[in-house]
Parts: sequence; structure tokens; C-alpha cells
Amino acid sequence: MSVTIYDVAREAGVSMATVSRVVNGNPNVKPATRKKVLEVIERLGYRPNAVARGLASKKTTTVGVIIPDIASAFYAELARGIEDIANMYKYNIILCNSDKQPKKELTLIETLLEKQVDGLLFMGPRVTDEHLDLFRSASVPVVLATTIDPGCQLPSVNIDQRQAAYDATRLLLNHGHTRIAFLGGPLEEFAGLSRFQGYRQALEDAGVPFREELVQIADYRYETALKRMAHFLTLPERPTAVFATSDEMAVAAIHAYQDAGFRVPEDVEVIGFDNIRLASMVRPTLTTVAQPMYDIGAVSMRLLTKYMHNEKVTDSLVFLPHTIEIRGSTRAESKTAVATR
Amino acid sequence: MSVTIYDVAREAGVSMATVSRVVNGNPNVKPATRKKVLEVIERLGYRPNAVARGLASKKTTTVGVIIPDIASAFYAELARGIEDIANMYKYNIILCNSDKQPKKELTLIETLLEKQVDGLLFMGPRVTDEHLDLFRSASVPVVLATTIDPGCQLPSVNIDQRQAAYDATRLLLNHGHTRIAFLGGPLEEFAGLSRFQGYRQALEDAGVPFREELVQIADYRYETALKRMAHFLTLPERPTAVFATSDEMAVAAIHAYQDAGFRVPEDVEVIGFDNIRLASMVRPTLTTVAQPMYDIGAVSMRLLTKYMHNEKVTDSLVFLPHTIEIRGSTRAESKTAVATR
DNA sequence: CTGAAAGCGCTAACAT
DNA sequence: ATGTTAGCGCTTTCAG
Repeated sequence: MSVTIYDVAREAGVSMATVSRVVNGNPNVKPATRKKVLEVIERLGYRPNAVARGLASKKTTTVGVIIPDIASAFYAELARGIEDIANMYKYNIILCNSDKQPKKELTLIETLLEKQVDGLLFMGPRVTDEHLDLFRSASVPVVLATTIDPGCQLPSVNIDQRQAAYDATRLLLNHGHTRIAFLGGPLEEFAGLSRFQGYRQALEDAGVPFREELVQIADYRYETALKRMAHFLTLPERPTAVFATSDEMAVAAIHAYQDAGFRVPEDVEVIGFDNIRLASMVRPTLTTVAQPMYDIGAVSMRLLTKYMHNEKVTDSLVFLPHTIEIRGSTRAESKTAVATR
Repeated sequence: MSVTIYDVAREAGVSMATVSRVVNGNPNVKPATRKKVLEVIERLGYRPNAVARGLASKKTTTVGVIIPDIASAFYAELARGIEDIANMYKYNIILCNSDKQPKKELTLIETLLEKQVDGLLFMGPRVTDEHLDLFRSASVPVVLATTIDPGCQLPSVNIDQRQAAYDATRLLLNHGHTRIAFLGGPLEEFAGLSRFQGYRQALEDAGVPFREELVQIADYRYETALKRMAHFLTLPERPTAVFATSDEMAVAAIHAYQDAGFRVPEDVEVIGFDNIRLASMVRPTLTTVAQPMYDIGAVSMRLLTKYMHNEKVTDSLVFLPHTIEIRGSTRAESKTAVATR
């Protein structure tokens, strides 16, 4: 079969311990010996077996990452941040797609734990008690990204969703709108609810009455949002502005209005959420709440490495700043760029 | 520490071999014994150690997937196909991003091999001899997707890139265009070159002279393509149609023309490549060469499972059919839907 | 149907 | 600086 550390040892006339030392960069090896071993390794094409290594050392240098949807631009960008930092710290990543299905999430966590990952980075719409139990049953650190557990016990990296939604709504209010539609995500989900709350709060603070008929819930996707928009367009009092909690939905909002003969931003203003690349790839370009996606990924992975290396962590609950990226789907008057925390 | 198979065995009053059998669904266990063991497993919260299992069995039920860019919609969709089939066959996936960097690709392959993956699914712009050597040094099966090695020795799943580009160019030619711009990807890459060849061939077959100044190379991305488009717009004889080899670039082409005061498709026709969701999320919607992305992923993973299970493979070189999705960026006259192979 | 025992390839004390 | 020796937790013959 393939060449093992033992073969190298024999061939180099040393013990396997010595080979192990040179492979692992242990300095306690005489340069001459190291050279000889290295040469044999090269000649034999020896490739250390990470599985055996993992069993013996109880470390796999692998972390599990659970992502709701890898085909979503938002999470893909997050994944890049995660990956870059993981590589920087010499960790490999097992990336798993959960499709936001709680059952699949749980299975995935279980599987990753069986694989003895050194840490877990979890993204999901909700963190339930079942999740918490599983996490606790593991002896590895867990970090949440773009989500948070009800008790805030687990370390997590987020933006202030509520405030971000508040700021977006505020921008529209500042432009004089009173019929601002909210095209949001499921209220059972952490982000969905927080953003809805931010929207309501902004209305309330501005003394603008909240209206049930100005709220539609979709799944963050273009196609679904397009359908929901039909509702707004049939309203006797059509909304004059739309706050969509994803960029795809915002683009759908724009198209729905355009198809009905309205101009954006002249007749209707639209603001999105996330600031994925799509926001710059449509006309008009999209004004949107910019989440530092890459950074959220990077920071959460960095946080995880700290836990894995038993470093001291001062802030286990991280909130990254958001901004509002003003583009073409809102009118130019205001140049408000709001940043929080 | 955590509970092992040995703890379960002791607690259940059986040998670890028996526990192993029930965990692995071996039928040679008396139902009563199985029940007892299962109960102890449940009670102790036993979780099999996949690393130990992998060392003992020499199987990790894990496959390595190397992807050029997970943040690209095209590859993300492919990844979904890969994942779904992998799950179906009980394999986990280690997803790695190579950023199209040959050096990173090689390191990644090496790392995955060290982790003892049961198979490798490789996507990359080029398969060099170095790649081939590494693959050969491994004792695990390798399947290529959306790429092919020069000697066609490795199994692979693709569409007929050349023919697809030919068909796209043909559509434009059929509409009477003689100045068709080609906005393509790097010619050093397999897909980039094939598509360029298809474009040239179509021109030649139609007796339309090829012109150097109608070719621009970009990196498939919107931003870059936008810059390249500037060239076409300054030409004394502007192209009247654009064949862009990615949807992002096609959208850039549309915007470039629109910004210059032209209408699409009335003044200029544009056709893209891939048929990612973006193609339906812009106005006008994008006519494009549709690649069965999900299927390419799914089929390549299925192929890999066959190799991993030592099943007989009749077709190691798979070409999936492509179509042309007619939408709003080309004129309606022709309803040509071309399918090949 | 079940148990005993020998590894899988490597790390990590512990000696020397 | 290097070698010896136990395991790591599990699968897998081989007996019985």
C-alpha cells in the first residue's frame, strides 16, 4: 500500500519518532538527520496520514461550517471570509449546506462532531434548544455568525439588525414617505424579526402609523418577492417607497414597479439589504444597507480560532458596523450614511 | 473524556465487536442484543469517532471538492448538485476554494489526499501535468467537472463548450449581424479557448470575416467586462451584437450600451452564457446559453461514486446537453433552441 | 451470533 | 538528539 512513517524511518535508518519530529517541525533534530529524512520523504513520496494523526493527537485541524445556502450571494461572500481566515490559521473547512432545515442542521452538526472537527461555525435562521443541547454535548467551541441564540450564551458575530433596519426605514421617512412598504423575511427567524422590529420602531418614532397591508413576507429571493409585490400594486393607496430586506427582493420591487409603469426612484424609492454585488449590477443601482459580509465571516472564524487555541476572549458577542450605501434607487437629496456601534 | 465504543460494550455487557456491529448495521446480531446495545448507546450519548473509524477501515466517506470560486453563482449552483448527490450516497464534502490559482489547487489536492478523502472532484481552469502527477500519486478516483485534461485520460463531465459558443454566435449571425463582438474569458483556460474557437468557427462557416478588434478578454466578472466594453464603444464601426461568455459580462455589455444611449435589443443584441439566476433578474432579461449547472455537479458526483464503489463505468467522458434560453436581450424573430449531443 | 485480538498510521510521553 | 513504547477508537479477521 502507500508509504507510511515506518517505511521512511527504516529507509532513513532512524526511528519513526524522528521522522514524526521532522514532519512536525520539531526543532530537536540534528540538521543532518533532518536533511536525510527529508530526502527519503521526497524520494518515497511519503504523505502523512491526517486521519492517523488526528486519532493520535486528537486534533484534526478541521472546522465544520454550516451554511444555510451556499448558492446565496450573501452567504457565499461570508464563506470567503471564513475560508481566508481558516487558511491563515491552517485549518481546513468542511462546508455544509443546511438549506435552513432544522433537521438537516442537527444531522450536520452531529456528523461534523463525529468527524472530530476542532470547532464549529454555525449559521442558521434560528438556534433552538436542540441546537444548544447538541453544542453542549460537544467538547469543541462553537461560534455563531449572522445569528444569535435566545440566551446569548454562545459567542456570535452579527450586525445590529434592528438598528440597520431602523436606519433604512429612517432614510425613507426622511424623504417624506409615509406609506413605506416592508418586504421582509420570515418573522420566525432571528434576522427577519429583528429587521421587522427596526422598521416598526422607526415608523413609531416618526409618528407614522404602522399598517398591516404594507407588510409582505417572502423568502429573500427575487422570484418570490416579485409575487408578493403584486399585493402592494393593487392597494388603493400604493406605497411610495419599499424597504426590502434583501437585495434580490429589492430588485424585484423595482421591477414590479417599473413593469407597472412607475419610475424608480422618481415615483417610488427602494432600498435593499446586504449589498451583494447584484446591487451594483442592476439599473437603477440599488441603495442598500451594507453588511460587512466578508468581515462577518472573517471575524467569526478568527473568534473561533481563539477559542480553539484557548486564547482569552474579551468580547464573545461581536457587532460589526453597518452602513447605508446610497445609489440610484433612492433620490439624491440625502447623503445620509449611517453607521452604528 | 468522551464515551467510546468500549464504554458502551462494558455497560451493555457485550464485546466491542458487537457494539461495532450494531453501529454499522451488521445483521449478525440477535435482536435482543441489538436493542440492549442501542439503549446503552442512547443513554450514554455515544457518538462514533469517524477518525478512528477512518483509520481502521481506510474509508472516510468524505470526498474533496475543489472549486475555483464559491462566490460565483455558476459554481455555487454546481456545488448544490454535487452536494445533493453526495448526501444521497452518504458522503460528506470538504469544499475548497482555489481562486483559480494553480499553486493553491495543488496544495489543496495534497491536503485533501492527506485527509484520506475517498475521492476527488476537481474543477479548475486548466489541468496541467503537475495536476496529473498528483492525481496519479493518489490511490483515489478523480473526476473533473467543467474542465478536461489535455489527454482526456481523466473522467469528466462537461457541456460541449465549442458547440455552445458556436450556437450562440450562430443565433446572432442568423439575425443578420456581421459585427459580432466576442467578450470572452482567458484563452489559456479550457472553457475560454473552446468558446473562442466556437465563435470563430461560426463566423467562418457563415463567411463573416473575423476581426481582431471585436474580441475582448475579461475574467467573467461584471466590473471587468464593463471596462472592456469601453473599447467596443469607441470603435468607428461599433459591433451590433455581443456574445459574452458569462451572464455577468453580458449584463455589463447591456449596461455599457444602454449608458451610451443604445437600446437592447432594438439597437444591439446581447447573448450571455451559463444561465445563472441573474439572467432573469435584469431588464431586459438575458438571452443566454444555458448550461445544466446543477446536473453537471450531480452527474460528476454520481460518476465519482461509481468509481469509489468500483462500479463499472461505461462513459468516462460525459457531455451534457446545452440549450439557448431566448429572453429579452435578443430580438424575438427567431425562436431557435439548439440542443447538442 | 458473539468475542478475542491484531492492527490502521501516527503522536507523545518517557527513556536513553 | 534520538529511540522505545503505549495508546488514540475503531474495524476486521478468525475462532468458537
